[in-house]
Amino acid sequence: MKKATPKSRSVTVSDVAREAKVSKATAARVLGGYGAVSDKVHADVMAAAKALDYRPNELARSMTTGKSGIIGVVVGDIENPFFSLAVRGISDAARAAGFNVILANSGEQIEVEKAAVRLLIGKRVDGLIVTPAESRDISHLRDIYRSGRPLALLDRALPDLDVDTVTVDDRDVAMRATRILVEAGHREIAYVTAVDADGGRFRDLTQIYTSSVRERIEGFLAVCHDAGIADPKRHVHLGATSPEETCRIATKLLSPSDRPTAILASDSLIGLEIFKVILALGLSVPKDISLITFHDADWTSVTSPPITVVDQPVYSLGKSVAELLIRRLQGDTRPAERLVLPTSIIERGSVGSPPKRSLETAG
Amino acid sequence: MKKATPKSRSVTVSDVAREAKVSKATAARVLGGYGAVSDKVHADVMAAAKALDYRPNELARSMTTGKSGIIGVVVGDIENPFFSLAVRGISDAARAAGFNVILANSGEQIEVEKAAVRLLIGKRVDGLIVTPAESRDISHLRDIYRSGRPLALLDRALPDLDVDTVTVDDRDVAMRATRILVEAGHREIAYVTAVDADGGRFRDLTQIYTSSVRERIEGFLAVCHDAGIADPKRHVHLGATSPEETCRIATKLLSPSDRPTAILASDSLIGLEIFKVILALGLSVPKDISLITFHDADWTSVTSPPITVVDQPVYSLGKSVAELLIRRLQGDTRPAERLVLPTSIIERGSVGSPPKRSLETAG
DNA sequence: GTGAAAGCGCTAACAA
DNA sequence: TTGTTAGCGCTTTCAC
Repeated sequence: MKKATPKSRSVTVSDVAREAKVSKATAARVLGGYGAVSDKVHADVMAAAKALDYRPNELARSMTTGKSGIIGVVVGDIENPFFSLAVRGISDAARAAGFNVILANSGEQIEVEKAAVRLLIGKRVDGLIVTPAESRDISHLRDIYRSGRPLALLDRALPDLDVDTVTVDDRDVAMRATRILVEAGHREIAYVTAVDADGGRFRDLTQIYTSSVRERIEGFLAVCHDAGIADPKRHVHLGATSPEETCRIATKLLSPSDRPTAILASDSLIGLEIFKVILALGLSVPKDISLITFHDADWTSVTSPPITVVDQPVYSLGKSVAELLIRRLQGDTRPAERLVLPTSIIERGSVGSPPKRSLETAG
Repeated sequence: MKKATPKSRSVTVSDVAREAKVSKATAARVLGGYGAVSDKVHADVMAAAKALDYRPNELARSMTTGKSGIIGVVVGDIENPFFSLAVRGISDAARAAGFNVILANSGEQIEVEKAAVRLLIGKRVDGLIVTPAESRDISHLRDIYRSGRPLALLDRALPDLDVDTVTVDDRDVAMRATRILVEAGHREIAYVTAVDADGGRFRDLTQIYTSSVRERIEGFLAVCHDAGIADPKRHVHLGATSPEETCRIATKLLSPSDRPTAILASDSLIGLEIFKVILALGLSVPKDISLITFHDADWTSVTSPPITVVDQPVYSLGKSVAELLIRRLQGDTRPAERLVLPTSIIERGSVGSPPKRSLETAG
């Protein structure tokens, strides 16, 4: 045995063919599992392949076929549990259909996202799933389309790009979450999001180029408005892009001077950081401040009190978008589909009445 | 502008060459950034490439060069924050050196790990970083070596495989953690790990094929033994492979009959699940039970009390192993290096004296 | 500095 | 059923 190539050139179809005393084409047929071959030849070639320890060169294979069996995925931040869970959904669906997944991280930076897309197209992935960081600059996404490979969007829709898209009902669930706060008596509700623009100052929705975030803010503002809260815009805080930034924002937000009575956090990383600051400041949830966060992350159920969360069907989000893409890869030509998955709110213990202090000062 | 290929064949070097009225070789030279070309020709070719919207076919490129500029990474579970953080370390180091990363998940299943390795070799990655799920079956890892591509091991060493390896001082830190518990007066200390063998029954260390886990258990047992604790082996619990299994194990463990006074959890996922069960059972940390977990995960600092943890340099672990691998890719031929990074323990509030009850029943 | 031609490992017509 | 012959898009001698 072990005639193995120590470190020289790897063994090719030709080598196997020679060893099995058949033509290159015949060897390729059994090795590649296509065409028809007699049982004897099949056995001979397999034996030769085993003896030589043949490994197919996937590169050469996909160069001739034009398919790679790979789905490229570009997400904002793989360290965010939201995305890791979605990626597992994608991976499971991909594996079930015989595809592999290459993962790239954009860090929510448009330039990195562009580079990743370029790389993946260069590697000739069969299709792409992207969580677009912006809706302004989507030239690279149009390029994908023009390259003839299917593209599907995850979690964030792009009105101008008519491709398969799976999102959740962000606007609606943001309204429901805000309503819970309003109905508990809150009038000073802050919304904190990672998306940044104009140095963190929120003016209006046209600044926000991430559809999911825009919809959430939209829902938040709508409910605040309906509740007769004056100028709710001033309570929207942008730029919680890192734990450090979030800490800075939360510390400022929670200083006694102009403290809101409730906070809505746009993702679990932000929610966690805010909760840490609340703890550090010696404040109590929900007595001093109420908190709701998007994403039913691990930590939200083990704090005291446990945190009320917006529970998105994250795994399904990934699974569905992958399934949609795979259908395209298999030749589906139906018009682009826009799936909106329903979300729910898990009420735990982090919402209460606003503290009396605020009633006094408000009066 | 936008002469773009609507969805037909993509534009190749030949196309650009024709457009620029030079030979294929010349066009390839400027497009590929090698060889020498006159300024004029360079400009012409670039102009033609832009006009035609040329995109290099990375596949063809790496087929001829034999290099792909890609590092393949196979980890146990990307949803485990330990691995996502390590992967960020790898990605950062890779990007800094101009490499890209493709990620595969083994789910800690040896067969999946093998398939992933096979795929990555087939895709002709330049090198691999693997977190081997087992030390018994490493034929696929030897294959990597034989294929001539460098391999580096992350977090788990393999005595029989002499390749670059980066681990932490698991044995030592497990001893320190156990000692904290012993010195607080605990005599009934449980160790819970994800590794499974023989249906969860722990007999001896030869069952454990994951080096990091074996070392931890080794350290744990050594300190227990030194403390004069009788038969500490009975306190080692295997098989916490999923939240469900961990919940089952923890529930059994925490039933009043034979409850330990302290628990050491082998990763943060296990620690979290145990903490949830403790909460659900209405027990109090550290009054009723003390807890230490490996990995300084998010949630450990926001619980009441916050959890004492083993703080591994996870990001550095990833960064270092990638740097080692990249050195090989750049031609380093020094003998394989085995780096062992130091860890520390962050003492928070989850360790206290054993409850009186245990003293009574022990007497 | 530039071009012609060979070849990477594989698949895909087309013949036999 | 099997073999022959072209390529896929790129890099890389080796001449000019």
